[in-house]
Amino acid sequence: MDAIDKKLVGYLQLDAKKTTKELSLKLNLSVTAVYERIKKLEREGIISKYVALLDKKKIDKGFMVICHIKLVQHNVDSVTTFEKEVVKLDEVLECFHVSGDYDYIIKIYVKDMEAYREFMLTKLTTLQHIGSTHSVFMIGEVKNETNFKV
Amino acid sequence: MDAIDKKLVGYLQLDAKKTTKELSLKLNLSVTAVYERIKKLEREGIISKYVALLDKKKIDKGFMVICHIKLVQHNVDSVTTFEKEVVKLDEVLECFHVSGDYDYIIKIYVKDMEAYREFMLTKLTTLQHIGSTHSVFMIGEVKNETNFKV
DNA sequence: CTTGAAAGTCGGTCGAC
DNA sequence: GTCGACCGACTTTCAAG
Repeated sequence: MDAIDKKLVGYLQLDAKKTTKELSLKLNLSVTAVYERIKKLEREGIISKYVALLDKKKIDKGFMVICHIKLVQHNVDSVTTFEKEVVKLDEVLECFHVSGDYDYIIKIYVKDMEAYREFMLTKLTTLQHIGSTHSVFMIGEVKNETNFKV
Repeated sequence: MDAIDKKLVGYLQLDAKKTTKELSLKLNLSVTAVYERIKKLEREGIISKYVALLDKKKIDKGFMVICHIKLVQHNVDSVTTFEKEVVKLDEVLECFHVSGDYDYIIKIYVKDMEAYREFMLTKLTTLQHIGSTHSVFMIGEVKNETNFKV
């Protein structure tokens, strides 16, 4: 990864549909050179995938909740079964095992508070080994990006 | 958004590079029909952008910290200046204004603990109006997706 | 919605430097 | 590493049913 590669992934993180021609102009390279660099980055797994991002509000997922979860126990069985079950939940886009006062932080996207209540009662609290949950509601999204400064 | 559109955005959220031909086979539609549907979804802003995702570890951003922040005051000036400054920080990919015991939750990606210490001292704690911070460190990534079930 | 055809562009491979 | 040229595959638009 030289300086050109860093610029390149910078552009692709913002717009994956940029053509090699457009990129070649921005980077002052030939299209082939850009092409080879992109393929190298894909081969090495630095670029892992290309995805479409949706407008959360327009698909009724504008209500975000961050939920802190404690397990009752912390043995391997509790942890693995909890993790296996939580990844299945469509409303949960992120789940991190963390240090501190609780064990997991999960990020939930639903339509509104009513949908969240429904999610809590029918899905989250039915998970095994859960000790306690603490919900933090999003009031406003200040920043939410997928692109790293590299 | 009918059932076909939902399937379509489902595919595109997983792989933005899928050709209209591939999609037409999966959806049992003509290439033209798929093309028109995608353009409509883009026009309506349901599909907001196409991006490349990177492997965090391979670009030295494998160390994630979630930081809870309290401001000293909660007037408009404190809030807006804090928000303006925090969005400028490259290490901060997400920042949410939240309800509860603290005001903001921010997600920070850096290389390691040393880099986080550096970030804390030289960037985060120099922000104006910050009252207190509480860092939660990621031990493991159980789930981290960008695609909604729609 | 469909098919088919057209035009232009792009991705991907090549040989050469 | 770089480049220009090539060709097949793609996107995009159109007409007609």
